[in-house]
Amino acid sequence: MRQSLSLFNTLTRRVEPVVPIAEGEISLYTCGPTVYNFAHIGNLRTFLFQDLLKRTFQAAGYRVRHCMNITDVEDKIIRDSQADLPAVASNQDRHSAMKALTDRFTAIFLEDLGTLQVLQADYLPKATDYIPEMIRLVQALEVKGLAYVRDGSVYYRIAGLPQYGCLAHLDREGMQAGASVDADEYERDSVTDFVLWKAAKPGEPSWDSPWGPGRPGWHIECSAMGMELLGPRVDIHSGGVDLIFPHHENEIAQSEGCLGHRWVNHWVHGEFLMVEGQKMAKSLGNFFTLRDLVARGVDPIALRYAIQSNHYRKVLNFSFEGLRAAENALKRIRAFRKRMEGQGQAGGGPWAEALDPLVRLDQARQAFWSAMADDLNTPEALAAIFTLISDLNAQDDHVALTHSERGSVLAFLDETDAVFAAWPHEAANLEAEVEGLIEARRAAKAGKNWAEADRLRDQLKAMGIILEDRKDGSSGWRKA
RNA sequence: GGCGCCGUAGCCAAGUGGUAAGGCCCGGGACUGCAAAUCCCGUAUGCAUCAGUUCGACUCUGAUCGGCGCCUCCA
Repeated sequence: MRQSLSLFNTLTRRVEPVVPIAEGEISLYTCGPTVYNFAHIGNLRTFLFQDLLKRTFQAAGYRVRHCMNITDVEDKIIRDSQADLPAVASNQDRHSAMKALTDRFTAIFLEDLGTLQVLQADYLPKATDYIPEMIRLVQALEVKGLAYVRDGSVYYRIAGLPQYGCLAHLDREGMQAGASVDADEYERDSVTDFVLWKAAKPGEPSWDSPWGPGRPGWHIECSAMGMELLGPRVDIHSGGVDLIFPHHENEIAQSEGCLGHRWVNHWVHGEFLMVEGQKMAKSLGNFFTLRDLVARGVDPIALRYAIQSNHYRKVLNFSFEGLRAAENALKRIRAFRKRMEGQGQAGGGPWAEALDPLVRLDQARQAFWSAMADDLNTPEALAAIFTLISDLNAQDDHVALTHSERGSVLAFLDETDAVFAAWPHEAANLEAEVEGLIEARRAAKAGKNWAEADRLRDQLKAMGIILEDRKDGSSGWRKA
């Protein structure tokens, strides 16, 4: 059973159903990182939002073909990687210096995503591996009269594309008012025209091209690699709100100028993140990378939860208080999962408010999916889970759920964890060790040897295990 | 100047023309060898302010105040 999902489309500024181009399959292009430094939590918010998007479609029954680019040639990369090279360095040396930097930060980036349980994309193309494709795209635009050459650089003539501005909802006059002249650029026909191919400047790594040595412009890689790997029509393309203009607007110009038809159906953008009410900035001392937070003892999954418990289209105010709230909320879900994985307590007898747990479960599942289907309304989806937890905890206190009912509840937790990736089933090998220590403590308690019982409890606590005694003398446990 | 967003309890945060989901924190109680977990009770006569439309608005309209984004590199 495939769930139909709707998303806010930046093109139309409306929440619209996502109708796959190919039955049951979603092609997804997400703008990836520029790899010259550690990703900060603002970057990470966007990647987490994209992961949620992808996981939601997967959990809803779609096959997702996901492409995320790695930008490994760009102004800042060149600046940082070439600084120590002599002016006479060869082009080959310049390329290896650049590659050394980008390889290092690509690896770090992917490691960070792994820490946050972000699923890896099916395609992770590096810009530098697609130079020929980019050159061909620029040539195609030239043939169509949409590009022109100036001093070895190639520019896009936006006057040739009527729909230019459709994504950012800008008209040309509005753009001219705010346009500033980049001292870096050569002469263009119009200040709003943008560069497709940059002629090489001294001290820069370059590639040969029909226009002489140079390097690709910023926007061209996404058009070239997106069309190459996902085809001429894409279901969803996403990124941070800051990419709407000019990056995505220019991508549309390049791709649609070349294809002659609509390229991407759904454009989806994630909002920014603030820190303690302020913009994140190194000068304010509120600039955090994942590694900064982990060094402070933050559970990466709590960060994941904190970010995903807010709606992706709202500015998120990151705070350590919020992180603590996230950790505690997660504890509640995980404790509930642990309880459902157990055998059930003795029970307090009949309960007037008792309702068939499977009915409650069904209500929760419906509420969860209708929230997620409505533009990824995660706060409401999580509320459905918490409501179920409260109801079933109360019920289980009175009349223990049956083994089969517990199994159904656990299936729902797995189903929702496939989306949120924050309350997985704990590994079995840890269980065996923990269960052994719990049995020893049970024996100590039976002999009223409280000191030994407490010692064992402390030992488990040191392992990150917290005990929960039950009425019948047995003990449950969960990770701290 | 142009385009757009936001303002709901101590904090975070859904929602909607019909009378305020959920989470965290906090207080009281139950349970427990002590804990932990869990349960029960309590915690916004009110959704920035002021007008208006309506039988009825937090939800629609207008204005005001406050915060923010884009138009330029940026997740």
